[in-house]
Amino acid sequence: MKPETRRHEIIEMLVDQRKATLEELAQRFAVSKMTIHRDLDELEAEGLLRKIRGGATIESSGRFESDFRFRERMAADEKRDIARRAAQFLEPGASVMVDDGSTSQMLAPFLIEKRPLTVITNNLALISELAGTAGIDILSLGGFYSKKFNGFFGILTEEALKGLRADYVLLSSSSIIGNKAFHQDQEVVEVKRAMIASSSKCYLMADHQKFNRTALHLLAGLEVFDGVVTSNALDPAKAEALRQDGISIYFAEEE
Amino acid sequence: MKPETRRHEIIEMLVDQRKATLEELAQRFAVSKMTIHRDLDELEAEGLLRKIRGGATIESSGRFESDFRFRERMAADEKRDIARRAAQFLEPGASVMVDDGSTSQMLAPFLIEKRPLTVITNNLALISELAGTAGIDILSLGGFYSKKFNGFFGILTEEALKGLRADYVLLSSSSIIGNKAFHQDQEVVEVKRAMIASSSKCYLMADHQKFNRTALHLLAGLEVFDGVVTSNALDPAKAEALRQDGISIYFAEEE
DNA sequence: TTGTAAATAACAAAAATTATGGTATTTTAG
DNA sequence: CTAAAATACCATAATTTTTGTTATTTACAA
Repeated sequence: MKPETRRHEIIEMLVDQRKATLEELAQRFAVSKMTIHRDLDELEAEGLLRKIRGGATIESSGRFESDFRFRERMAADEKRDIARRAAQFLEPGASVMVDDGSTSQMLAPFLIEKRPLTVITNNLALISELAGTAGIDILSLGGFYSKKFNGFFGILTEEALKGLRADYVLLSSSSIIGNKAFHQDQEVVEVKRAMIASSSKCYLMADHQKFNRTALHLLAGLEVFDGVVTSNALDPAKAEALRQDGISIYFAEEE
Repeated sequence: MKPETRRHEIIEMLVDQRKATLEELAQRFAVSKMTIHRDLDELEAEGLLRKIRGGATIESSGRFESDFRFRERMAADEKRDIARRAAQFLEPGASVMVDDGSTSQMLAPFLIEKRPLTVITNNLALISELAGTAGIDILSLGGFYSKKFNGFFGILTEEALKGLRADYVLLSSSSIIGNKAFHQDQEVVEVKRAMIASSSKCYLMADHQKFNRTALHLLAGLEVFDGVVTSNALDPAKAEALRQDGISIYFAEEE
C-alpha cells in the first residue's frame, strides 16, 4: 500500500468515526506509530484533519471547515474518475470538443493518453495544461474571458463553433433535474449548445451532487446525449429511473 | 551533477556554439551517448532545441527561429523597456490588440497600469498573465495553438479579427530590413496583417537585434505604423536613415 | 539496393529519493 | 513530578529515477 493510499484511507476512517488513536491507525495499516505521526502531520498541513493528543480528529473548531475541504477533495476524486471514464469513449486521431468546468479540466491527463487528438475548447485551464503536449493539437475557441468560469464565451465563441465539426463532445452541466440538464448562466449554455450542435457524439459528465440541484437555464434533455457518465455515488434508484427513460448511464467505477 | 543541471548546461553550450554532436556532449559531461540522447529528447519536447542526426542544434536563424522559451531569456530587459514605452501610447478605456511574441508578453504589467482596457490577443502567455485582473477585459482570439509561438493562429483567428475593430495594435516582428518588416512564418504574418487592418493606430515594437536579420515573409512597410519603438542599442545611423524616410522612431530609454 | 552509422527500444544495474522504524530527547497533561 | 505522547535524528528499507549495455530498427550515402 502506497503512502498516498494510506493517507486517503485515514481520512475515510475519520469521516466515519470522527476520531482515531495513533495506536488504532498503526494497527489498522500495519505500520509504526511514527509513520502514522508523519501521515497525520501531512494531512493536518493540508487542512484535512486536526491532530489531538494520542490521535486525530476530523472535527476542528467550527466543524465546517474540515468537512468542506474534505467534500471538495472527495468531489475532485469523483470528478477525476468520471473524466477518466468519459475519455474512454474517444479514439486516437479523433477531434473532441471540451467545455469549461472543473470536471472538464480533469480530462487533461486522460486526453494525453488518447493522443494523437485534436482538442477544441474554450477552457483556459485545459489549454494551459495541454499547451505544448506533443500529439495534442489544440484549437482554442476565442471569446471574452470569464473569470468565474475560467474560459471564453460570447458571440466570438459561438461563431467559431458554427464553422467547426468534431467527432466528440465531452460536456459538463451544473444541474440535472428529471431527465433534463440545466446550467445557471445563459452565455455558458449558449456555448454548450453550440458544441452539441457541432459534434457527432455527445457525452455528459455529471457527479452525483449535480442531480436534483436547481439551475435556471435549460441546456438539453438527457436523450440528446449518447451517454451520461456519473459515479456510483448516484442513487441507484435514480439511475434506474433514467435507464427506464432510455438514457444510457455509465458509471466511472465499473470495469 | 544532476540531470537537470546537465540539461541546463547543454542549452548554454548550444547558445554559444549553435550546435553540438552527441559524442562531444557525452565527453563533455562524462556520460554515455544514450544519456545524451535522452537529454536531447527531453529538451526537444520542451521546445528548447532541435535534434539533428548525430547531435542537436538551436535553430535561431534563417527560416526558423528558436523557441519562444529560448527567446525569452535573451534581451529580456531590452524588450521590457520597449514594451513599457509602447504602452505609453495607450489611454485608459481603449481597446488594444496585442500579438504573439516575447516582447508582447512583456506588456502585461504596463497594460495593467493603463486599465480599464480591453485587450484583444492571440498570445497565450499574455492571456494567462492578465486573466482575472480587475479592469482588464480579455478577448481571446481563438485558433490553432502553436507551441513555437505560444499563441493561436489560423483561419479561426483571422475570421475573428475580421469582425473586430480596436483603437490600437501593438505588434512585434522578427526582422526589419531596409524600411520593411518581415517574419519567418506565413500564418503568423496573416494574423499580424489582420490586426493592422482592424486597428486605428498601429505601433511596432522591435529590439535592435531585429534589424538586418533575414526572414522570409513580408509583414508590412514601416510607413504603415504610427510609430516604431526600439531601444537606443540600435545603430544611430540606421535610426537616422529611417527618419529620413519619414518613419517615426521612438526610443525606449528617452524621457 | 547495400553497408554503415545513428536512433530507438528493452532491459538491468546504479544512484538518488522517499518512506519507514527505532531510539533518544523534549514536551505535555494530569 | 511522572508517564505517555510528541518530536528530532539517524540508519535502513523501499521506491523511483537515472544510467549504461545490448539488440533491433531506421536513416543516410554510396
